[in-house]
Amino acid sequence: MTVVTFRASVQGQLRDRLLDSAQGQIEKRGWSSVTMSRIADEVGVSRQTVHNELGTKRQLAEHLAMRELARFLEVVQERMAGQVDVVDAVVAACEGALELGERSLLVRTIVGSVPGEHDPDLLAILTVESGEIIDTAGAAVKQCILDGAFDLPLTDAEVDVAVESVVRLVLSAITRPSKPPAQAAADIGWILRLALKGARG
Amino acid sequence: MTVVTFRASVQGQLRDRLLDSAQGQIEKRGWSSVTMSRIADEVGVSRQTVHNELGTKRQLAEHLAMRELARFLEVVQERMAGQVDVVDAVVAACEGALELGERSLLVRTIVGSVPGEHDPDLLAILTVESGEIIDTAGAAVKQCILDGAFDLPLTDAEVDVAVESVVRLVLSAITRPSKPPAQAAADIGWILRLALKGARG
DNA sequence: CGGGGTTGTCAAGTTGGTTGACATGTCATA
DNA sequence: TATGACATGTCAACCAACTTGACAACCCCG
Repeated sequence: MTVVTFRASVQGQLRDRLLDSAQGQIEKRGWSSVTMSRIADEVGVSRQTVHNELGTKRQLAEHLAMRELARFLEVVQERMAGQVDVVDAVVAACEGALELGERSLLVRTIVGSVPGEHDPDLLAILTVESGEIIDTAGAAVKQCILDGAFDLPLTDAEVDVAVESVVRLVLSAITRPSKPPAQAAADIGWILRLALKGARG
Repeated sequence: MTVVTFRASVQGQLRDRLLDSAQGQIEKRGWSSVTMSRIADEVGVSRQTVHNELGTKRQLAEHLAMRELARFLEVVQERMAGQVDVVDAVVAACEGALELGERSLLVRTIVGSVPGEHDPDLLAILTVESGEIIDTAGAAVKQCILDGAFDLPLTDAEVDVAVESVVRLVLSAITRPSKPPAQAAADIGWILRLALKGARG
């Protein structure tokens, strides 16, 4: 046997293509014009297969969000790796994520450049129903911190709290940016550094 | 529906990957060490699937040959397109094919650099059992000639004969090269030009 | 209100890869 | 030369996944 069977790789490919199609449609004509049928047609598959693979249209949105999240977490991982100071690592990661948030066509489309032109259904995923996003991102960031073997004056549970807070700040800054990425990241770093100092002193 | 269904594209992909695996094994360790099992393993598929897709090991060799041939014919098509003189077109095509014959790792492996180190089974395909190759290549070349709308003093049947002869000369020069590609191609052009002159006069 | 388009779901049908088995053939080696 | 190891070629039974057709429910437009 091989590491990945042909079947499995095809399955992943199908998933990706379906999501690609949906994402393309979102970026071109908005979420409301995305159709399960059109996705099926574009990919060359039956509508049923789209449902089998992605579930309901609502779940499709969540899949899209999680996939985009994975791209963000990749950047986070890259930026944190090799740093010696936790705060530096976090700041670098935040900056990377915020910059990607500006570049990501999907994110920009969801958040909407013109006020009032949102797709409420999709936007909800990034905001009120972002539980899974926060959990996933939090877990990934924590893993990076563990990998980094930083010297931290915090208990494990306290690390969780701190990480979740940082993630929430970043998510907020992506959905409602108020300063350039570098500045926003620096601000987060400032708070974090103070908190750590407090924990130590 | 789409132009290509997902299923079809996957099928083609499987075929390609199987052939890639076989070709890689040939180039690394020779035809005799190519195993249906190894191909299956490398691609992540069952041995039976390899048989379903490619047939016997012998047929696998033919598939490989035909796929490589397709690459040659692509070059031929490129070189002939846009030429105004038939002979120039043919010479350009021959030169391209001969050069590719020198570069093609598969061809070089089959033909064998060291005398006596051939894989007889594979080699047969390029020589004694090259019927399908000649037919396919001939048809492709003839199509290029028709597309070119050249002014020819030959009947349709005579064109067939001429084309087949050229193809055979090229095939021979690939399996047993005696001069550099440009020279060999020029030689073919010389004969062809004479023949056409004879037909006109 | 009625038609058209979409979603979500189902069951039946088809394609095609998987698995295990077996006969056959070949080669190296004891 | 006998034999074990390995490869090929084929089968049948199995199972996973895509397809097809159909249907109820919903929404929006005219």
